[in-house]
Parts: sequence; structure tokens; C-alpha cells
Amino acid sequence: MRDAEVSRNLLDWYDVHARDLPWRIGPAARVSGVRPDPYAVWLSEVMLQQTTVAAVRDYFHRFTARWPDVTALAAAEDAQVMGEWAGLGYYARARNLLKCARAVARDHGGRFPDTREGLLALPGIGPYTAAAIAAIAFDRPETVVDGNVERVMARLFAVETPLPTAKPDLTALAARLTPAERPGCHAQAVMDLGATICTPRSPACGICPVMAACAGRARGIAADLPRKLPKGVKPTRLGLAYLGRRTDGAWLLERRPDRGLLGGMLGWPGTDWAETEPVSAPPAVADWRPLGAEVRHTFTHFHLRLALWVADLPADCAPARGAFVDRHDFRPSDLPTVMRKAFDLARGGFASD
DNA sequence: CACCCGTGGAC
DNA sequence: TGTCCAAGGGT
Repeated sequence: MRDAEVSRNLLDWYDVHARDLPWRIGPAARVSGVRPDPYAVWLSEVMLQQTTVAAVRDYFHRFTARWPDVTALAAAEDAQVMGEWAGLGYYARARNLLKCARAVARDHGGRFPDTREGLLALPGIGPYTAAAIAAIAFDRPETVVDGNVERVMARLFAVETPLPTAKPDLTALAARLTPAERPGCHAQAVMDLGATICTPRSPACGICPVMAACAGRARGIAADLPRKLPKGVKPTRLGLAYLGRRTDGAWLLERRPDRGLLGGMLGWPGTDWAETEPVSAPPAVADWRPLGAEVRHTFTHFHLRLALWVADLPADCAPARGAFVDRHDFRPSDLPTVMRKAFDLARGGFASD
């Protein structure tokens, strides 16, 4: 089967089986020449970086309801956007999302650049996202390579070189299949195939539209591809967090520095997280008591065990760190997950009111 | 270029 | 419970 036939089969399959996703336009609209909204494409693609469709859906709806276009988002306050992103992870994406929206509003008159190169110059838009927006929103014949595409190419062409070494080869193979017509649909077809049929484990080769062309299947090694270098062991880090509540119900919280882990997010004051036993460092003078429970949470590259300390703080409390957030302004959903877990465990440790 | 950066679901 | 994994980008 020639490359053009493979691409044709993928597109035919996509036209029948394309998933109905909130950021996509329907086939009827597409046939009438309607293009997807670049803002919706950009927002969804950033949210989908290393994140599943199931996790993104509700966030996408909340963001577009609150900020319907890039100009509205550009005008939003940092804390509002970070709070709305809370729970989705990889918080540098939210910081760059705002930077990007403001750059588009200020430097591009509120319109996204319509080329890969133009998009690539914006914060939070890398090779994948630039190609995806250019292809999907602007009908540019760019080659889109994400984890799905790498897996599909590795299997289709039986590439046994492990990732990430194989990346350039897989990109070249994906480029061979990229058609001049409907490149955006082609890109989404390959990604949909990877997400629904050519899955990482137990791929459904029996119903695959390009089964006949698949060298991996022919050799019986499809499910073992792509090969990957073994990963290192995650260390365990320890830390303390202080959950202080003032008598009027206000919570003592702290905005984390813009860089690094959970950068720019709200959190409980506490120690650094290290592999050695933490040294106590309460953010205010008070009768801190151990909760007797700890948060266990796993990040990308380490496990965390976070011991919780709680205290009732006096009305005239002057904290050395952080600031009080009025009980009516405090939304637990504004917290990153590890901090929300701490709140869920500790809230019972305070007198109810 | 190697490392850093979240989270929840599947198995 | 532990491990792997997902529509990557920044530094």
C-alpha cells in the first residue's frame, strides 16, 4: 500500500469515526468551508499537552464560558486564570497561556498568526502545538507529531529504535503521510487513531483502517512498539505544610513563586520538599499541632509525603509568611491537587462553625 | 540536551 | 499499591 493510500484510508476513517469534541466543528460546517476558531484550537491544544481529553473537557468549557475570546483572556487577572487552571497540572502552561493571549492581543491585533513559524514564536507554543494550530485552524500542510503519531508511525513502519532517539525518523515518516488536502483532518485522524485504536496497550488492530499497511502487525510486534528507554526510579521527598485558620474563618495561604514546581499557584506555607527530614518552620506564632495524617502525592519525578500541622490563629495574627484569604473568597478548587488534598484532610481538624 | 514540570485513569 | 501513560514546552 502506497503512502497516499494509507493517508486516504485514514481520512475516510476519520470522516466516519471522528469524535465529537467541544473544540471541533461538525462535518457539515466543515464542508461549507467553515474553519475552526483559532482561539478554541489553541486553548484546547495547550490544555491537551500531556493531558487526556476526559480531563480537559470541563476545563475547556469553563474557560470558554468565562473568557470567550483571546482578548477577554488577555484582560483577565493572573489569579483568576491560575485558579481556573487549578487541578489540570503543568501550571507553566497557564502562565504561558496568559503571556500568549496578551502577546496576541497586543502585538497581533487579537488575531493568532496563521503560520507555523509565527505561532512558534509565541509563549507555550512549541513544535507540536504550532503545527497543530497551523494545520487545524489555518489549513496549512504542516506535519503534526505528538505521542500518538509517534506510536502509530513506529508501528506502521516497524521502527524498533527506542524513543527518544527515533523521534527524527518518526517525524520524517509522518511527513511522508501528510497530505496537501485537509492536513488538519489528517493530523486529527492519526491522533484519533492513536487514542482509540492504535492504543499503547492491546491495540485493536482488527478494526484498524490501515491494518493492511502495518509492518508492525505483519511482524507481530505492533503492541511492543514504540520501544522506550527504561525510566529511573522516583525518589521520595518529605515536607511539612501549615494549615492555619483565623478565628473569623480566614485561611493563611501563600502565592508560590512563578518559577518551578506549582509555580504561580496558591498553597499552604511550609518547608521545602527534600529527601531529608524537614526542619519545622511555622509561618506564624501559634500553637501548631500535628494533624496525625499526611498527604501522599506523586509528581512527575518524585513521590511526596507531606506532614500536616494545623493551628487556630488569633484575630490579630501577623504572619511572617503568606496572607489571609477571607473565608468567602477561598475556593478549594483554586488549589493545585496536592494542596487541596491537604485541605481535605485538615478541615476536619478545626472546630466546625 | 537532560532535566524539570501535574494529574487521574487504566491495569 | 505501584507503574505506566496522555494531543509537550521551557530552560
